[in-house]
Amino acid sequence: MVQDALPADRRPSMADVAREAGVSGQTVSRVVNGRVNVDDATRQRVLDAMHRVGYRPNSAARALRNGQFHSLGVIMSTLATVGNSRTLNAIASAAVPRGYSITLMPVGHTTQGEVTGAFSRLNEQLVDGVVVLIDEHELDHSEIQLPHGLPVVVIDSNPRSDYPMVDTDQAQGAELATTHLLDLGHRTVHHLAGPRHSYAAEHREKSWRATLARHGRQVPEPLSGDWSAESGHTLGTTLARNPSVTAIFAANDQMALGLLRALHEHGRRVPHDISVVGFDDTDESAHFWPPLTTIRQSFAEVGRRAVDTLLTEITSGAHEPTSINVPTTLVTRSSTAAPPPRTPS
Amino acid sequence: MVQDALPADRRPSMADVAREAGVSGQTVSRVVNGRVNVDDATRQRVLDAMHRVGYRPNSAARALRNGQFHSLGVIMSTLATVGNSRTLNAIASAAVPRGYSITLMPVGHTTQGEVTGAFSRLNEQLVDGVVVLIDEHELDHSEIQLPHGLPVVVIDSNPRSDYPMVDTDQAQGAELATTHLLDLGHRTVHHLAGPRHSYAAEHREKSWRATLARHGRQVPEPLSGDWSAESGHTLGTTLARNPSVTAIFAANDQMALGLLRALHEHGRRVPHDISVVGFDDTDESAHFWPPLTTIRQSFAEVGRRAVDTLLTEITSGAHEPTSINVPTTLVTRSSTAAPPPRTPS
DNA sequence: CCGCTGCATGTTTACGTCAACATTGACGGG
DNA sequence: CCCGTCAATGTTGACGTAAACATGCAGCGG
Repeated sequence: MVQDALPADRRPSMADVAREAGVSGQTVSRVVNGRVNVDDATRQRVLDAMHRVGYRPNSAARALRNGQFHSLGVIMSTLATVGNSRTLNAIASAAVPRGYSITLMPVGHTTQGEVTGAFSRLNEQLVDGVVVLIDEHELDHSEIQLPHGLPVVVIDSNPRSDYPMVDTDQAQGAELATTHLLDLGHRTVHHLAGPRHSYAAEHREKSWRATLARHGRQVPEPLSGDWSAESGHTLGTTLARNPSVTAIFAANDQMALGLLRALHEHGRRVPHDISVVGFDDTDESAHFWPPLTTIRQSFAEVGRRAVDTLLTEITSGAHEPTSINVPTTLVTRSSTAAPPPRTPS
Repeated sequence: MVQDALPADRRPSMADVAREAGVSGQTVSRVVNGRVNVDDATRQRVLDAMHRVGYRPNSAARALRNGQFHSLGVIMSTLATVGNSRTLNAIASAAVPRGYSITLMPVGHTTQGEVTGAFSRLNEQLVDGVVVLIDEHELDHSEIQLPHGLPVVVIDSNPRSDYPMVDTDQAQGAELATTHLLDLGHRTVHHLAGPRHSYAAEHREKSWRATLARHGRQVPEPLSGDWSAESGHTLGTTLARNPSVTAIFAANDQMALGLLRALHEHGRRVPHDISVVGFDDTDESAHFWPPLTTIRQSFAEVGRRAVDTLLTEITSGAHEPTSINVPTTLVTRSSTAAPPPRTPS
């Protein structure tokens, strides 16, 4: 009972379904794509045949035919930071209901060559557009060879970019954090900054600086970490040893965690002796000890807006470098309080 | 100076390069794919032409032609847990150097319909194989309609699966944790378990139970959380109120964090009054307060092995349901110690 | 009952790439 | 100087799909 002479490992194609159902390939195509103008009986016959032969559309052919992959590339440096991970999640959640899947394109070290390489691979790699999630200055002065005509949206990066941008309002968030501490009565606020090559870190630091200046406060030298709890701990140790410090704004929650540990190790009580504010509002930060007051940024909103922007670009063809800022909110928990009464010297 | 009559927005194809270089399309193809038997002068001419017209290969056509996408799908329920996020990262890091990119396919709630839906979308979505990263029992008793002939590897799931599996050795890890606490002198170990529908959670719990039994200890009723710090805190509150508890094994670090908070809130000192062991060895857990003793699992190794297995399956066509277990190690930090001396009643 | 309308369905073709096969011409041994 | 060899390059066709166009047929107004 030989079925046919086909190589057994070939996936069934439209032609196979058509033969099985006794119709033309075109009719199968119409059924698959839900076109009208197909008789109900025929449609059912085709559906049955599809099921019987185990047909699934070949999207390579489909993509070739109509020039669309229904997939978005996300080019990112690392999944290790909570922020990137949550943003990616948000992008995926926004893209999937719109019928797009996500293709990851991680780049190790952000040297110019690597990013460009990733882009060309991405361009080969079946995507209709790209979300750039690389928060690095390097992207800036490189003459990055973006594939011509590939829609791009940038999250959290180069302020002088020619591409549409979506970002959390870093400046507003940092101001919120700093003002909160000032309002509590602290004379000034120290800053545990993010890495120097990060735009997000730069914006947060600048805004912290500006807020202090606006209130006429002294601006202490910030310490730069790398977003990791480890760096927060190392740098936090320095801060913990400085008795004049009463308030610290950490550039993210992970560094705040390391900072809290350093503070505990040196017997500085939080918030009694020192207040700490983080940035991100990680799921975990409510359970730090003490629970962390922090700036909540809406990763979901950023992801959604980025996908929306990109999809508009893709479908309309237009690409005006718009710029969207998503505001943050202050989440007050137990790591901040009024400063201790001044010890009379 | 009209160049030609092409629609301006069409991406240049091989034919365009061929025309520009004055060769046939086939020669361009040979150059692109680095074949030998091309004269150096010709090769250079083609390379120049490619650059001039901004040519980039169309991988839809390429994929259609040779039936390979050079992309792996990852179907996962959520990116929110640290474990999933790190595993994904590991998979991506393993796949990229081998010339494969990663296509994400998140599924919201793991109802059977949803997973199947995701699979069919995945199959449409230009992948050569799939890594299943759904740690749910539902996958089990569903007659999941896996696309026929699509290579699959499962991470961390169904023990009676027909697919190759790669997983952290949950049992060995849980035994390590439990034994460590017992060796410290604790009479028994309480367990903050993961969700009931999770295989990983189930394995850890079973092994914890078995280890206690083997030592002839009483097995207290475990409490089930959902991997989140929040659930660790809620359940931890119950544990904190129970004065007989001296040692707790939490099924992951996030829950351990919530647990630590609950213990602090109730004035139970860690490790003086109560010892805590986690599972995962998150980057953060070294900075919990106190720094967490935990079981380190090698996400990188799991990801690498999964990709290797899948790639073997893809290239060889074979698919024996192999099973790989990646061992864990105990990382001793400051959250464990000998139990407090028994108070004479 | 003729011819027009419009729906259901079939046929052709192009999308971009690359393997298989075909062609061309240079070179060298006999 | 003829022919075989081999390197460089060209030509054809197929992958699976879907748009554009073609066909056939039922129903209906006049």
